[in-house]
Amino acid sequence: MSTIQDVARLAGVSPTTAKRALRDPDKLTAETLARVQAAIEELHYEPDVRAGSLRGGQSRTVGLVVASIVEPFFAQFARAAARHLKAADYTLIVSENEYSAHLELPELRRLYGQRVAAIMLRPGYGEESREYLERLRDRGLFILEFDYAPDGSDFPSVVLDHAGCMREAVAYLHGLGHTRIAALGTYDPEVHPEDRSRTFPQAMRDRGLNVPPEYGRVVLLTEDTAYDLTHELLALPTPPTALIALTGTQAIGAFRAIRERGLCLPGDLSLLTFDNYPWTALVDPPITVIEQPVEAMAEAAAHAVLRALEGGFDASSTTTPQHAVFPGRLIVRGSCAPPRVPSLALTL
Amino acid sequence: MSTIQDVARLAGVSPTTAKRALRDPDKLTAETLARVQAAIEELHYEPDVRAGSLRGGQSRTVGLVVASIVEPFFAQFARAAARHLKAADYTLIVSENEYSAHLELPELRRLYGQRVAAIMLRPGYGEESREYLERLRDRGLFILEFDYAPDGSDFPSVVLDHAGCMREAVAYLHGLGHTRIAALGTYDPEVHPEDRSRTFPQAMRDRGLNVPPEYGRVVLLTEDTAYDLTHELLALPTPPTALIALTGTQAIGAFRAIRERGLCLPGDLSLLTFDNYPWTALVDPPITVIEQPVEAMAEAAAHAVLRALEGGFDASSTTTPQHAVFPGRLIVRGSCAPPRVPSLALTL
DNA sequence: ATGATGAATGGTCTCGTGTCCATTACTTAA
DNA sequence: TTAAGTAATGGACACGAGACCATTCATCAT
Repeated sequence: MSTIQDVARLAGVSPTTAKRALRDPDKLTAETLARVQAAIEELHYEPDVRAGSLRGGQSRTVGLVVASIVEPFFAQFARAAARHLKAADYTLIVSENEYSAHLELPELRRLYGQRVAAIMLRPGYGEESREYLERLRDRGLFILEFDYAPDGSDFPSVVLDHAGCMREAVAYLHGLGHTRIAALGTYDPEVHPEDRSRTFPQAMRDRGLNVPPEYGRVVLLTEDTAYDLTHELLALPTPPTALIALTGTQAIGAFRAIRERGLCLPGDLSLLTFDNYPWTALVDPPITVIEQPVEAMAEAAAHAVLRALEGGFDASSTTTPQHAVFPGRLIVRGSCAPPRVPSLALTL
Repeated sequence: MSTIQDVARLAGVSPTTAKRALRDPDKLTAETLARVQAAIEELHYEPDVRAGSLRGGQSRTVGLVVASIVEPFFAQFARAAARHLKAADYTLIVSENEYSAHLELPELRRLYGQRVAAIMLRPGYGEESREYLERLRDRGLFILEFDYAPDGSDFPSVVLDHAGCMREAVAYLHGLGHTRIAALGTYDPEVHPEDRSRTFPQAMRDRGLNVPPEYGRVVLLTEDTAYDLTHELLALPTPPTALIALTGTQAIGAFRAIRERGLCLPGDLSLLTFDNYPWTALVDPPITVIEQPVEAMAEAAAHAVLRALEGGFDASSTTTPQHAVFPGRLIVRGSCAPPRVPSLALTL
């Protein structure tokens, strides 16, 4: 555990000089530089970033709070963001909130304990951590929200065009002839204030369609709830003819339930999901999906963080909007088709 | 950005007393305690863990190096390990090496720069980082390898019983009548010293089978290489009748290639893969897999770390072996069946 | 009344690095 | 020769918390 002091002693110079060999080597005589470098080599000295950052107040560290690292969307986001931040010599610390502001609060505390310079956050549902986030901002942390930006939040954000994607999904299904469409999750300001389910009813209205109240179910974005919900919806007297899964993980649960009920895609039912995960192209039929530009979103988020942290002059507002919205892409595969004729559907 | 000093000043006590309100409140008068707590509350004071750990040399931080965070096995491992470490108030810092010791070295450097107390490592292939790891151990870091332990490595490890699983896989396929079995990757001491492909030939020999040299291909554990390799193997004059994918990600590539060639599972070909990912049960036919006890392995790894870090008395050697090996579990689904009779197989 | 005991609190130093300013030696122009 | 300037180097301090020892004060037994 050698320090710069040890290096200095070995090289016969002062600690200040020794450190300059690392930070601005031009300032040193070639001879001195060589001596210090030899000492660094011999002791295998490597700076302790904690000590260095203690002074400035912030460490070269960025926190990333995702809902679930097991969800490939977030894993990809984490990977891409880490790559960009790493290039600027920042270290990413990842933690999970499981879509809950309640579980998020201790995670934020931990990150602040490490004095991260910024936090990239997929906000959990709830208000518990709102005040704390604002306090962090007041203390100079750059806070960025991604994937979901709560109503009224004024943090910069990077999100998918959820409303646009939902419109496109509904338009596509309606175009095929579907009118009884259900989303796997219903908006609820308290429990499930999620953007895709929030914008779904409006997307339906835009096409002159309405969502039967019995299709409404407030659920979290997990495989199991999607599984249960799909079973419930399909057991209804007038079941939907098309299902929209809000995440790739939900799609797994929905797919399982559909299989179990002995229904055929797309003959008996159409299924469309967000997230273009590899497996969606592998099942039979391959599933029609809305792909998110994950890499691009992560890059935008990382760059926003770097701009805020590095660039002193606030070019932020001119170069990139505070709230970046990315378009999704509908990839038509085989899981959607025109619905059965009404009379037949009723006999289900 | 308030410090313990600020708290002390506001409460009218010394910094030492103020801190005691957090660390051992019993030592304080009720009145003093209340005053300090009020000050902490008012200033929203939260300790800076960097400063605290500067003294002790190590931070309450553990590094985790995985091959790829997008691979669900590693994501699950990271999640479970983080949960256990969090309970003991450690923070996990995750980074990736993409199966390469070359890319791993800078990651280890970064982790050491943060003065992590321990590192849980899925070693990348190659020798580049070996020396560095040993130096880290000499400096007091606890190093643990998981998923793969290089030949001759004497770090504690937590791995799957790769050899046993391979034996079970081969035995199962052989029991169905297969003799021409290929693994999606061939052992190579330099490029691909991976345990599953390494133990595959021995598993074959144990059953009196041999691996034709033309089945040999040194590849990395990615979807694309598995895809290419599957195509190559199936284009052979005498193609294998059963394929073993070494990871869930490989299985995706293999499945794609099999589909593209218009082959039917399990009629034309049997497929078996490591990793029980959700999608493997969803495709048609559902894929027979070998499941890893990910949670248990992550827990074992995390506890080994905690024992090394916390427990001063070295109960480590008695309670748990230095090298923990976990059994896999064969889950038979629908992707394996007896092979076509030889005459038919030759006409492919 | 005195000394011992122990609880409550404070002072000081340390960790490893970065920043700022001081010092030295050496060069250049007047 | 001297003043000014510059390149190379060193010293002191700050950052925020923990560890350790010192101090104060009240209590109690002798």
